[in-house]
Amino acid sequence: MMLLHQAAYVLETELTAKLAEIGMTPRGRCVLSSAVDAGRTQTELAELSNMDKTTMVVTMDALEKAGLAERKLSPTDRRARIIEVTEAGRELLARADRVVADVYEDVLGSLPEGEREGLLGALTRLIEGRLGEPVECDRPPRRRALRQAVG
Amino acid sequence: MMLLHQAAYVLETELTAKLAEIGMTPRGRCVLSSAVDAGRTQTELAELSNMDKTTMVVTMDALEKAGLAERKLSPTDRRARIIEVTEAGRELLARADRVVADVYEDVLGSLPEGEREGLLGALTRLIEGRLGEPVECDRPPRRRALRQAVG
DNA sequence: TATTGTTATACTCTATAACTATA
DNA sequence: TATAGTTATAGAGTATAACAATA
Repeated sequence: MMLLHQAAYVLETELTAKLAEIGMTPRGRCVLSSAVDAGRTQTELAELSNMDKTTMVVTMDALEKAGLAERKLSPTDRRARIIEVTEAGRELLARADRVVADVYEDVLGSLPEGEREGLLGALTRLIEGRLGEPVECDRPPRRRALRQAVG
Repeated sequence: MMLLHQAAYVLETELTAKLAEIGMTPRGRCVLSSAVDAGRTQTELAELSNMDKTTMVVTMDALEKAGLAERKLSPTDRRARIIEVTEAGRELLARADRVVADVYEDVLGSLPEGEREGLLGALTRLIEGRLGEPVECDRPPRRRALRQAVG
């Protein structure tokens, strides 16, 4: 099962590097995906990505500075900010999605068809079964939440 | 392929939590494994685990404080310290290895035999092929090196 | 001059607590 | 009283730079 770690590690490194080349991060992509055409507030987006609201502030600061998303005042709650993805944000998100899809396709394409299906089948079974839920953890390691991983 | 991340993430969380229950960390286990009966110096161990020598100092401080390993003066180089794993260290390492092996066995055991072999075969092919080498990365993410991952 | 291990320091990333302004 | 977002701050984790002792 060390194999599993190594494969995931190398794949994540490659995806993060390729996203960085076009000026995107896995977290930024995650937030933009949840925000586009959704009319969600910062707090809602933070919950969707399992990040603290203060981490969301930092993330939004970066996205706004990069011109990829904007904070708009909510018409119904003057405390809240609705996050809107800009046209530039949409375009970059589309490019990022293509980058990720291309890598996945390339990786899976390197396997013979039978093995490819076997891999996906086994992983699906694990996710739906034995590895479905993270175990309880008193002091969880300080790392990105799964939802923010490149995917 | 998001499946791959999720499976690795959940598995790593479980292993880290179970190691913590017995007072072990993935990094500590990695260093102890490389050190036991090997007569290696701190720098050699740091290189084997792909960590900075200053990170190794911190790691050894913890292992020594916990009574799991000791710094001995090298008989041939008065600058160097040979790391020796204590009896307590050996015992805890053995327990840790058993914890990890049990989890792996349990996870793989949750798959029907055909899928199990398919999974291992596909992962092996990826590691030896498309996902063999991490891509070059200007500013690599600040995270544990693969070698220190639980395995 | 180069290397081992150490210390001091800085940087990244993330979260907790306290605050402002609303609700 | 509670909530959205912000700021200030703290902590974990890791690395870089400078240093002392030794090669």
